[in-house]
Amino acid sequence: MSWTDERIDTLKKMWDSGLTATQIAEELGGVSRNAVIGKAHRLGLQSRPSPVKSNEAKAAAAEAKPAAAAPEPRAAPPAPAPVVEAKPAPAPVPAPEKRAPIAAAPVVVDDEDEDEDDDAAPVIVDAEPKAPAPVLRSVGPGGFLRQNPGEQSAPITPAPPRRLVPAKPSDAIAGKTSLLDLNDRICKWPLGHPGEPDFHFCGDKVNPGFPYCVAHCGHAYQAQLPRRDRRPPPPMPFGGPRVR
DNA sequence: CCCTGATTCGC
DNA sequence: GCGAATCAGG
Repeated sequence: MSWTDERIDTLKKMWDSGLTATQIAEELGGVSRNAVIGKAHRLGLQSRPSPVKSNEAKAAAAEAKPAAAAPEPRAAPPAPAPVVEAKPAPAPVPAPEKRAPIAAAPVVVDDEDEDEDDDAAPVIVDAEPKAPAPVLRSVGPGGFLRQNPGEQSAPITPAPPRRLVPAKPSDAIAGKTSLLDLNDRICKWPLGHPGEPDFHFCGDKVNPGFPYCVAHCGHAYQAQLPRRDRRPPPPMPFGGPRVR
């Protein structure tokens, strides 16, 4: 199997979406996770929280000036520590599916509605900011705690009215959220298959602390319920396994 | 042990 | 350029 443009595109998108190399390899098929990682690095997709990468930033800082002749254990690359901490860069996006980080809490699923229109928690909030009352939260379909509207953002944040999706390289995804639009604040739930012309991401505002909006968090993080009458089709990111 | 990503190095 | 082998942290 070779790295066609489409496969490379899929790799980029999935890698940027925070999926693991193993998952990407499965989706692509015909390649090992090592191949995926190797390719990702060759593409310059580096970064991403890695378990075995803790120094470099620390080493560079700690060894910035010590008098003794710098031993330089390893061949220092031309670019001395790209300083990746230029931005806040808060939550690394966890992989959806496979080991949901949320423990299956035995909660009552209050809304069985289909997604999309239930983003508002059934909690009424006063228009006036009174004394900090005990925080009331509703529990999402998956057992995750929803954020109340007041917690969604800083109370006094001017919230600059920025276009979420400025310009699109292609007409097919005009108005859609492409990979280029992904950031820490918008839902990364993929719609369609990578490589296809209309592939895009949800693009809604994320449920703070999660990579997805509230609606898609409900899909991504599902509590283990009695198998009784659970929806048969568990929606999966990237439209599920590609039918080949 | 399992998982992860990073790196090396022969091809 | 590719990816198996290897390394190393969680």
